[in-house]
Amino acid sequence: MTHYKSDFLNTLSQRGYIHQCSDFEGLDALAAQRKVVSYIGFDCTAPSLHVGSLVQIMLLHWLQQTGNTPIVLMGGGTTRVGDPSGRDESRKILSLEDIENNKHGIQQVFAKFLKFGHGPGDARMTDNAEWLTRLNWIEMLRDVGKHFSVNRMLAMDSVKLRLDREHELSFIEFNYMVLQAYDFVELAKRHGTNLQMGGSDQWGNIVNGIDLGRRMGTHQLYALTSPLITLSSGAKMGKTAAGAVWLNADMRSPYEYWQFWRNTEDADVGRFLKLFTTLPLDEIARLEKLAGAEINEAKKVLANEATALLHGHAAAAEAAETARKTFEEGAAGAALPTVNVDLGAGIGILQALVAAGLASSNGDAKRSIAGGAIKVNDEAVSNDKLMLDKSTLNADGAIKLSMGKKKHVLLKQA
RNA sequence: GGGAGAGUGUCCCGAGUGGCAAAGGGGGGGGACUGUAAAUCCCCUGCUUUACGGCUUCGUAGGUUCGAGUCCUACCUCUCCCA
Repeated sequence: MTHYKSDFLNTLSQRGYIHQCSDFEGLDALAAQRKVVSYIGFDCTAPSLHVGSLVQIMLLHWLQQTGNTPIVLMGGGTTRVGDPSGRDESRKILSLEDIENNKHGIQQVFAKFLKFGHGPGDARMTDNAEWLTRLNWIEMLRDVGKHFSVNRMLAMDSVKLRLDREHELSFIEFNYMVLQAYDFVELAKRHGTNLQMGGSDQWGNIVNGIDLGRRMGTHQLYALTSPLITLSSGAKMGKTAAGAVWLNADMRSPYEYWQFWRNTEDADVGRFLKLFTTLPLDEIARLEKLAGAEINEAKKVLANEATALLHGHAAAAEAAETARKTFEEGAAGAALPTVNVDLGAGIGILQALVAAGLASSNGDAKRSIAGGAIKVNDEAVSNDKLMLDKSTLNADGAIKLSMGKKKHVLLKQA
């Protein structure tokens, strides 16, 4: 493994965060003096970030831990345009209201990973709507547009993909890369930013920013990208049956988040420990050596650490305890998802399953029962007309509804 | 403006052509085997208070027909070629 002078690059490289860099030596020299001011942009396309953005968040985290300055850029402006990278369909254009709401949802999560403030080394947050929405079209064309070669833009992957597949690329999207490049330059001027990081799909956009900076006379800018994290099975990370693994607790509870990590594939455990926890590398090396059933211990550590980073130690411990009770004792832990229903009049099993979110319709619920997937208080159900009422409550005052081995929901009297 | 083509099960890709709740994949869920893993095998993957019943689905709206995803008309959206 390459040795760098800076803690920053050493840490990143040892933990597997580096995919490409525009100039390792130059960046290393800056980082060794703790003079890196780096930003990552997050577009406001959803009310919460999901685990797919976690690598980027961790990049900022390590940047700060190694003495440099992170900047979180909210894409309040760029989201109005829509990044075409890696998509063969246009994003739908979001309303300004949605963007604003999404932004508020996304912002919260950064405080868990970064220390914000106004002192040296403290993280800042800014929003590119601040400058992008004030741009004047003609000025923009003269000052910035003249530096962009359409020939080159057409050759960029994000554009080429659309053209090759004969999918539409609207002019608004075509401009995204110009805005992102401009952001980099603007941040260089405003905050002395000298590095932009991002996922490997952002490489082209970031390098454009470096070019623009040179032409517009900023200090030297750098690019660093992280690899796209896929599961060993090849699937994209962060999508499960129930949708994306959101980071905000109101969209995905700490228990469910813990479960996500607990269910990591064997082959991914070591890599994920490095990327998504802050455990020391020698400790990770030890955990990685566990084989066979013992690797479950490593998965628990991964789940605990990753959950603690996001939701705090208390929530992680509660999730772990609930998992232990539920899976190792077969009981029901307190942090299981809970749904309140009126049991006074009784409720049919089908409706109960739908209410609990374990089935999308009565028909779906019926199929699950026919397939032997459903248990009530750990007893298999074969009758889809079963009624649940207060007499079904177990000793803890709840009805434990299970679908398969992993999904459990507690029903309680409303 | 002229010409050619496309839009299918609301997760995706895709066959289909007068009898269709509509082939096949992928993805997803469940079961078996396990270690809350992977791989493998099996089942399921439109709604509906039983259903060989009813209803809703193939871009939208009409029409022909006993019957339309399939034929006709208009419209919408997208792609390509020419201007």
